[in-house]
Amino acid sequence: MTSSKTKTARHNSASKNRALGLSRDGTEAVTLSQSVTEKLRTAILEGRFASEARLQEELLAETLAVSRTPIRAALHTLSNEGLLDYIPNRGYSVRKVDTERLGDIFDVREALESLAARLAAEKGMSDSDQEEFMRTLKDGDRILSKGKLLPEGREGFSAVNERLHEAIIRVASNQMLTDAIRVCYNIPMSSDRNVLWRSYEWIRRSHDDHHRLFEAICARDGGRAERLMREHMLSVKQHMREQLDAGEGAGAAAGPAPRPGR
Amino acid sequence: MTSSKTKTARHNSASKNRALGLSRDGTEAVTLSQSVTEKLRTAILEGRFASEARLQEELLAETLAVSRTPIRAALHTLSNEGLLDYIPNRGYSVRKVDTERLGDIFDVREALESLAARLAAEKGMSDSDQEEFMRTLKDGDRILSKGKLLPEGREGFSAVNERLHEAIIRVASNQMLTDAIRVCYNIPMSSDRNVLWRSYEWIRRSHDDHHRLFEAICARDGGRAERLMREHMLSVKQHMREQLDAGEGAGAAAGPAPRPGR
DNA sequence: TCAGTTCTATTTGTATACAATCTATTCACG
DNA sequence: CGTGAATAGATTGTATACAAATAGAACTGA
Repeated sequence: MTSSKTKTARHNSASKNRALGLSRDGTEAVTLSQSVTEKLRTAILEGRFASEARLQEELLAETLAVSRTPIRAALHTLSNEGLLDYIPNRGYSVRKVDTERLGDIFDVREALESLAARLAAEKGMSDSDQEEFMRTLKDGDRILSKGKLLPEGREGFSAVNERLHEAIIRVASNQMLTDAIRVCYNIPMSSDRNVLWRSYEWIRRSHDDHHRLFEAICARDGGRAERLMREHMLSVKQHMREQLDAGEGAGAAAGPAPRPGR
Repeated sequence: MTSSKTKTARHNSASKNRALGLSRDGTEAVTLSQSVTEKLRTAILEGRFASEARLQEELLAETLAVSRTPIRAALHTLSNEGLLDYIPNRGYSVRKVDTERLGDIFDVREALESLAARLAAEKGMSDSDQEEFMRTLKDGDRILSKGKLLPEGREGFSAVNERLHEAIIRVASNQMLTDAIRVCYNIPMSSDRNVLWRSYEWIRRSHDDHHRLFEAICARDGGRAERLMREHMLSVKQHMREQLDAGEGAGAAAGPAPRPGR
């Protein structure tokens, strides 16, 4: 961060450079607007605003100690990404994610991620990709090896899951696809991060899918990779729906429960 | 436009209300920013800017006789939609669409539109939807009935094609899906509008697909609808690739050929 | 002549001021 | 007492002014 690397020409659309789901990693925001966007994004995804809460520009500006200009830019971006709803002359509000819409999103993820799996298989993994994938798979195995789910295992497995999915998307190397999937991940409860990694049995089966996906991709079997991912996503969708029905409205999110405005 | 309909509460995110591909229809832009966005979008999609041309804020502001503020908002939106590239402190430029990227986009469209077809079949068409679909199908039949392609038929068929695809997406009624597909349509050469509807034989086959898709959807056969649409998209992709290879770089776009900067 | 540096002009990013729109209260009238 | 219009306050949209960064020209020195 300190070493200003003179002229590291950013190759492609800078606003999309950051890793897929990881919005809280050491992101380098060159612009105030970008920095504000990141802050607001994580705040929303962590559920720090109530669903459908209005986001007033001046209030946010005060809170973050900037002018309205970068705030407006950030809100604009986030609404384009699908986190916020916008009505002209009336401002922005946190997009409500009801069960139905969540299902819609999973349908789209199913289509997109299965495409990613197929493309990854067709294009093939580099040695380093393959190595990293195996390492992550083993991380998952280790967490599961106890025969039950330890408390610290949950968060760990969430990270494993995220890294594996991201790896596949990266290998697919299709910018449009990557962008489209990111939009799905940005929806408050759609991210796998928000699955309550609770049931050992389910997680074991899910990780089994990961292993098989890896097999299929290494074998360059696009058809199988695609089918596996479709099945995998359907399983995740169903699992999340069960979790939601069980918890019933309450706090299905991992983070602090949504608190009413402000 | 004159009859200010008092308070027609815009239900959902207003920036996404306009019909899918039709960006030049009687769109009601309530805000200057929105109006500028529409103008710039169509200008770019019509190829009025050279590929990779820089879009300078002040220049555009002068041209459109507005301040930089709505211009910036518009550029922001268009870059989020994928039409422009953005580099902090260096501005926006028209995103280059090479053959490879075009292929990527079609892969995504294949995944998304086949999902749309399946969902449409599963959810079923309303009577009015069905009626309109049939009418549009007949419009296509009429154009093809001459046994060859008349000059005015090309544009007409492009419209028919667009209406049919949009109808399916509408019936699928999945907001996230709609948004994702729209992004694909917004890429300069990816829109079917830019296919040179040239070969009678190909168009006939393509329209045959439309008929079969309609059948499958009416029969509530999601699997068949999905397969048909996948095949259909693959065919479109291949056709466009051939067109592009034949025309080789020159003007594959329907509108006026891209002219250098300014 | 060429590499590197400094300086200037252009362009983008941010802050602020003003205009237009909407929300909610108040008040008049039936 | 309830309905609707007028009005005041708050909030968003647009324009402008200023700050920061970048790109390119001119210059220096080998």
